[in-house]
Amino acid sequence: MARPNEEVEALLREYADLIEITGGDAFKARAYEKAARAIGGHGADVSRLDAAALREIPGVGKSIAEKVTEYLGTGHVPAIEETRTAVPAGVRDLLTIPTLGPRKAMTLHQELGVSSVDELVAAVHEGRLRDLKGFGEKTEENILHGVDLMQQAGDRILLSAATELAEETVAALTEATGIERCAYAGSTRRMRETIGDIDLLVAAEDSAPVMDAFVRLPQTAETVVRGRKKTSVRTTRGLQVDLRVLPPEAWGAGLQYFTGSQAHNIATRTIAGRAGLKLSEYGLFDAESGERLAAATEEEVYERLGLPWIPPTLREDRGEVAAALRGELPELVTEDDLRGDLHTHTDLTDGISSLTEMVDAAAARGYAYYAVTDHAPNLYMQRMTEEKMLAQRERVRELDGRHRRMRLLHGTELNIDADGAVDWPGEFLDGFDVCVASIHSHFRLDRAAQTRRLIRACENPHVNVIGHPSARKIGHRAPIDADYDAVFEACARTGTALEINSHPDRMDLRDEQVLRAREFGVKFAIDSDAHSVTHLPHVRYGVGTAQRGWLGKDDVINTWPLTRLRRFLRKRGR
DNA sequence: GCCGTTTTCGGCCCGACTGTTTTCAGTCG
Repeated sequence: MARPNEEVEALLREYADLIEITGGDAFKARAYEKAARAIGGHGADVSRLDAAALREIPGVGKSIAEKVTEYLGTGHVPAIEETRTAVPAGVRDLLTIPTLGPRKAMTLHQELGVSSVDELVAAVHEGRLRDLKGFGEKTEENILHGVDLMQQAGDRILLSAATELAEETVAALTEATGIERCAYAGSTRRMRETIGDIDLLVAAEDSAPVMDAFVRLPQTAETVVRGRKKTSVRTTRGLQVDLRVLPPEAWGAGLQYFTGSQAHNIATRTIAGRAGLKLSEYGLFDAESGERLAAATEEEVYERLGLPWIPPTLREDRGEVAAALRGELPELVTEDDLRGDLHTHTDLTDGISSLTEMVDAAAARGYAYYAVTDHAPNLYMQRMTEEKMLAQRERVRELDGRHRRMRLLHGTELNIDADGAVDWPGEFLDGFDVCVASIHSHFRLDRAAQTRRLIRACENPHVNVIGHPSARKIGHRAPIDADYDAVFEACARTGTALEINSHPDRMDLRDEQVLRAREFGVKFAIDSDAHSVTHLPHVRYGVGTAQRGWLGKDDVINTWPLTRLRRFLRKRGR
């Protein structure tokens, strides 16, 4: 079950989409959209708020507060359900295709009777879009490309959603059965950016009560298979969750086996085989005598193989076993190492939380420093001005004394234009403590042009961090095409850090790129890109990516003490 | 539908880009 705030957010977003598709008042749709965002990013649990408290959330008025109360009380909102009957669910799915918005979706539905993504693809192949006004060859191409992008993400879900579901299920199972050991394994534990299904492990002598509790959890929609050792269910959101029950004495071997990856397991089994041992989910055995040599903990299994414990985020057969054998595993950066966040927004631009709310939430995380980096003016919708920025800076300086242990940095997120230039003249940029520069437009330039603009941004003496360097959105927008080796070289040469953006649908840079960039001696910043207080904890996913890229603490500038960080932020030539 | 008043209506994020047009609609950030 999702958090109530997220559930309500999804409901209001759906209504906003439905209003747009049916050609309703665009401002009304935007009002719902805005309220959805505000509730999704609201710090307090909305299910505990009464109508009056709901109305204190910006963007929530009488009507929306009533609908939310109604929904939380009864699970139904007649007004929304009524609109729902007018638009098949598949039509709304069309909006998830990039370049397809509400107008085109409705045209497709009304003129061609298209009511699902599959039907749309079929209609394109049958050439049925040709006759529609406003649809041409390029539109067809864009639709097919968009669908392709979505299908590459496939049925996989984002790491954040998988982690939340896995943690909730572990907690619910533990509470329901009183079992001692329950954990999630698989790609969620390895922190891959998307997850196909969730693997849960339980140590218990008697599996029946655990299986019973599992199939009765509220998030279980249907049971796929049910056995003594393994049960699989599909959740209300269509995700498969596998539960394996192991004898307690085999916990470590089971955890090791089900965490994978498959390639890592092959590598460890090969080592076992060479040593006359046999490794399975039940333990590490002597191949000849069948005697069990290790099984209770992962550490013990690895140790008996002659290896140190290998962190799950490294278990991808990317050389971790060889490194472990040489005793050269990296000491990975952890979430606790982070001393601050260098890319965050407030409601001065497109954030939801106010400056003080963000600052207080950052201080509560124990940060030693915190940068506020609202959007610069070339992202026109944000209507940023020098005056607003200077006023914010004044406010940031005032607030700097608010939390004794945390210093505030005033920064901005600049826009890298097609030529690699950024907003504002150098004299104005001089006034910032930190500048992130990101690509927000011109995603389709060719490789040479993208490479050039990124390198030019690195060479700008004011740019400290390249934000979300590939500009991809998982399942939605392909990464830009650039010669990243050349970009990494430029970063290392100019003292520009690359961001590991932790926003769950960005996860940018991605792990392989981090691994590669590290070889060039690049430094990184693990940032939340938070637009709300609830986004600050997303850095855990960025840390996962950093670990998958083999980064240690020293590679990440926001683990450094402030004095060292400040030195880095004063780039050469500035 | 929300908000903030010059309190009960009138404005609400607005400019760029794309692909379709032949002067602009739709989508995006």
